[in-house]
Amino acid sequence: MSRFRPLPLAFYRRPAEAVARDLLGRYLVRELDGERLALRLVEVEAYLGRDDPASHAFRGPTRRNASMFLAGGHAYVYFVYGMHWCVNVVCGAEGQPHAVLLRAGEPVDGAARMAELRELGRPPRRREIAGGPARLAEALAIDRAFDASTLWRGPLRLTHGDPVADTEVVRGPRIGVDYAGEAARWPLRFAVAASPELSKPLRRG
DNA sequence: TCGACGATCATCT
DNA sequence: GATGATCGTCGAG
Repeated sequence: MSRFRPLPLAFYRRPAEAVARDLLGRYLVRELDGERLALRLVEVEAYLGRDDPASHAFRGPTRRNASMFLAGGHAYVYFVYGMHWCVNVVCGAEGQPHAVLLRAGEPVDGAARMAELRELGRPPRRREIAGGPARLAEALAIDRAFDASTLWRGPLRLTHGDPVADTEVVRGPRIGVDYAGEAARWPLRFAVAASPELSKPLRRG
């Protein structure tokens, strides 16, 4: 099935804003214990590296953000609030720390296993499986072990999926980056308008 | 349905 | 020593 063919390296070697838009509808695929878990990406955010006060790379390289400086096509996985993991797709050329935060996805394969991994202790509502960056990471059992991993091959991959038309895409300000001043309002959050599984509502405009 | 709040710790200053 | 690219719960409406 061509939907599960990995995206080519050239896909990632562009500025984060372009990659973010094109990631909508693609599949994030995780091989776990011989089972395929797949999410259709419906919400992402672009972070523009050294030019972006909201980016973890704004102040240059540190131990935490080192993988952002790898060539596009790697993962940047970080730990926040003492308990959550979040997954980014590194973009651009090596040394250009652009990245796209994966904020929400709809289960395509392995929804039951994802629900277990979320450990909610009750049947999850749809958006509770992967409707949020930390939920998405937990649903696919992604943690520090995937930081700096390759996304074009290996147990965590990005594949062609079902690309979405411009008419289905909405954009708006990024979530949770008020500390970044004016940059918090840059419209770098992209979502599939029709999806019921966004981390937060995002209206057209 | 919504807003407030606490949990919890690696990383950076 | 301060702080987060968050989430789940709780109480009010």
